[in-house]
Amino acid sequence: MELTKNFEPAAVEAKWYKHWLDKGYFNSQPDSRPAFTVVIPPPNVTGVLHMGHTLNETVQDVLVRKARMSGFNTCWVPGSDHASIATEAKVVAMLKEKGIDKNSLTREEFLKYAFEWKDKYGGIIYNQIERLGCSVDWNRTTFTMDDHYYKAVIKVFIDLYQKGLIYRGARMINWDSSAKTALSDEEVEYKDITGKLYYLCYRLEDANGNTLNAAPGVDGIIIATQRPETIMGDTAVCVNPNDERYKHLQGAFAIVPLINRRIPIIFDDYVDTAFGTGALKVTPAHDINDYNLGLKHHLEIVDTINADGTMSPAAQIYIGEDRFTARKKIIKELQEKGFLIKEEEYTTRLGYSQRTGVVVEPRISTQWFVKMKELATPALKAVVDGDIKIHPGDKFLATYKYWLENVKDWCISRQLWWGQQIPAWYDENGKMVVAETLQEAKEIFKTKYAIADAELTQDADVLDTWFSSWLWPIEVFKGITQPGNNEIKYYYPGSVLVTGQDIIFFWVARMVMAGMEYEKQIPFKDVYFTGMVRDKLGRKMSKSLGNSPDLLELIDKYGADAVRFGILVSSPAGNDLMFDENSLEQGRNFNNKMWNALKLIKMWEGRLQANDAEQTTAGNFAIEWFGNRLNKVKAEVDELMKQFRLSEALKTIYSLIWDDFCSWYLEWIKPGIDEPVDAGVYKKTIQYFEELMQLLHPYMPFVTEEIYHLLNEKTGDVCVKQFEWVNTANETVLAHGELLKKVITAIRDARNKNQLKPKETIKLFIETASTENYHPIVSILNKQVNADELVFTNEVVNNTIIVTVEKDKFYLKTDKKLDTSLLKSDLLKDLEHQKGFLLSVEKKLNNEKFVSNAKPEVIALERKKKADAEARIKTIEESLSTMR
RNA sequence: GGGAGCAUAGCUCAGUUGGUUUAGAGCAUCUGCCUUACAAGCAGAGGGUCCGCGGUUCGAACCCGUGUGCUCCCA
Repeated sequence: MELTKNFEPAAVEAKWYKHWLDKGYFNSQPDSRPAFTVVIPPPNVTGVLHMGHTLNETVQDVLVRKARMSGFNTCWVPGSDHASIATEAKVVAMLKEKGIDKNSLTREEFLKYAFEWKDKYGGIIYNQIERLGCSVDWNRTTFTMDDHYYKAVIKVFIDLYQKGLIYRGARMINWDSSAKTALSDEEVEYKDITGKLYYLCYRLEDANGNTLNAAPGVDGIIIATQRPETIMGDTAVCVNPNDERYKHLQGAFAIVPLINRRIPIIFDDYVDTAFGTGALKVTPAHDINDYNLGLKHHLEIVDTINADGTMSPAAQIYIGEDRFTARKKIIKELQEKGFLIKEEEYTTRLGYSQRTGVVVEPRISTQWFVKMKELATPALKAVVDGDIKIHPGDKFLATYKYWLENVKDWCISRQLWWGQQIPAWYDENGKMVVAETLQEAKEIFKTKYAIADAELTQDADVLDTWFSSWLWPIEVFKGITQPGNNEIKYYYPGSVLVTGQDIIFFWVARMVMAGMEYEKQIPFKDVYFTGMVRDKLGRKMSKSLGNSPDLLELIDKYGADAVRFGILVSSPAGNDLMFDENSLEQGRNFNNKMWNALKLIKMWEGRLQANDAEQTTAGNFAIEWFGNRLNKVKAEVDELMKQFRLSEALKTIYSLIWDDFCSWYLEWIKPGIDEPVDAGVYKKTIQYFEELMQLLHPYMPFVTEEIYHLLNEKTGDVCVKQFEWVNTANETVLAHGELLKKVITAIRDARNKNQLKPKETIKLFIETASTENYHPIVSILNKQVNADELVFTNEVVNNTIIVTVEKDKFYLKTDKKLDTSLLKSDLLKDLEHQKGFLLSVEKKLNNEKFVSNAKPEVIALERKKKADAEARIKTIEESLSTMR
């Protein structure tokens, strides 16, 4: 068969993915083998996979494939989550384009559109996961709005409510005025901004209505605020009781500008006397601290902002205008009427909605909350006790701990339709019960309130998406809806969770809570956090910057294996990675390198010389060396992977294949043109190549499967070939190999520097005290440095190029005229280095404290260093003396 | 404001309880090669005040302190 010039990924990828699926390799059923369970962090149905997902899915696939090849029954569950806010926003926008207003639809009609939308776009990410080669069990694909999943979420809500861990109440929450819904604390992102501090003057009067001054010459009291549009919600002005400036204002009142509301001056040491003017306007409806202050001092709450961010009737002025527009107009009016004293630049932090990007408005609202303290305790213990191990190291342990130790109640209700509707039922008087169905709710009304046949309406709100995602490791195996079923028993707890460090609170910590609550067990044994993917300039990849490449385009351009290689090779465990297409190119080149090695070996197929295999390979140094090298590196790779150091493991395999196998081994066994190929050597080489493909397969599944099959006729696939970790490596053979490489390189360097063409032969003399080290390797050495004659010698050979390696000397005899100046300067440089080194070693050995304190083996080592350096110096000096 | 982390070659990073050499790898760079698997390649080479300062130690890239710069998390 004719092999193409370069490896062509496209056809190969489609072929093998289909083959693996046809064989059912990725499907799992409980059996007698140990389970290796991974649940995919469900991407949003709204999106496409970005580079962060790509890294994530690749890491998981590497771990899963390795486990599949190591005797485990692997089960990798794919799926997606419904992303309440984001999806609803997209569906609303889609409807708007069609000229449909969401408010004109019933909830059922809207959900029908939403599911249609999900079916249309949700498939995109699954296609990408497939193209990347991920070995997920497609039969298990789960969506957080599937029927059973929906039921599970409702069941958990009811259960937690009955346990007293869920409650409903009016609290200050984070409000997204674009999505018109509450958000949890975690969904707010804070950004530093430069704002302005406005100094406003409030007129003062005493209880009888007589005008007062805060200070001589000041007409009223001056407060500083960042949000002048909220003054209409002011219900007090607060000062510190210890502030001498304001002590006389006991019992006084301030008059809110523009609307002339009379509000009390209150005293509380919460107020920082040094900030602004030391006088704080209190707006309980629009600031969390003011809210708390209001509760303490029993202040009235005036909510001046509507759900959509416009001014409410309670504001009295600018009703219906957006709060930011109103701010501008109010500033202007305050200025015109003389209430604005001055403006100041001010750096502050503002909260933005993670989903819609709008400024989050603190708002008092009745919402549902989960009490977190009780759930957090076991979740914290699981990690602190080491039941769950976080990788890499304990880098994120502190973050995890801090959050759980300081956790606040979780606001889980969202004023949306896309999601699990809260199973709470109300009668017209506001009496409420929690039940799965209307029927049950009516029953409970009967028993609880003695109201028969109540007219009930269900709570209109849905639950936070994370309130469904936190059940993911359990409910993908139906552990909530069918507790104790065979699958949950077999697959739970999962083996490893791979995810981004950015959702440690949103998801990881909450999954541990749910796992401890419902399975009484951790949900996974290891958590591996990947870093953030950044662009070359170190910027986080984002849609708005447009710096995230399209995954499918990258796969089309470089091939899936190259993409996987590129992203993993530049991704040290847990660190952020600077994504650069350069590394994908490296992956593509690697594919070609292996492809060409395959071509080379296939060329030999026609000229095999049948010998007895055992006999011919027994004394073959190249074969013996590579076999040992392979075993050694396999063990290293296994160890690295156990430590989740995937990037290093991949680099190790890369070097084994490119350098050891292609650059050294294949060159060593390569026959001359038209020379026959030893059948035993050929067979062994195929076997080595197969093992290399197996070792690399978890990282680059397509090219390895393709080459594995092209090497020879076979029935099995490398995808499920089980690893054998057997032989230990023979260090003597490996040392001989290193010596051989070193000598070849040194002689090639000398040839280069003397401008000897590769084709020009030399006569090689070796002067060494240990010829036994050379006996196994001389024939290869001979060939690799293009020597037509090789002899051992005990004396200097004149008129030659002298090369030194450690204590040994090599004389290269050639017909060409020699220019030894370069070699000589190299030798002098080396001599200087060696002498400096010797000095440092001698200094140590002459130091009495070192000799008396250091461990004996350390001293022995230093002695050996000294001897080696001395011998090396002698060799170099001798060589130099013959060069004159 | 509180906390965590990082700083090693032009770039991205290794460097295991302090001693295997005066610090390694990949990429990039330079030199020479169209050598019949591969120019998306081959054979070589150069490149570092291990962020600054101070300390502990016989010995520090590694431990301690301090300064500087960057990143992230939390309020």
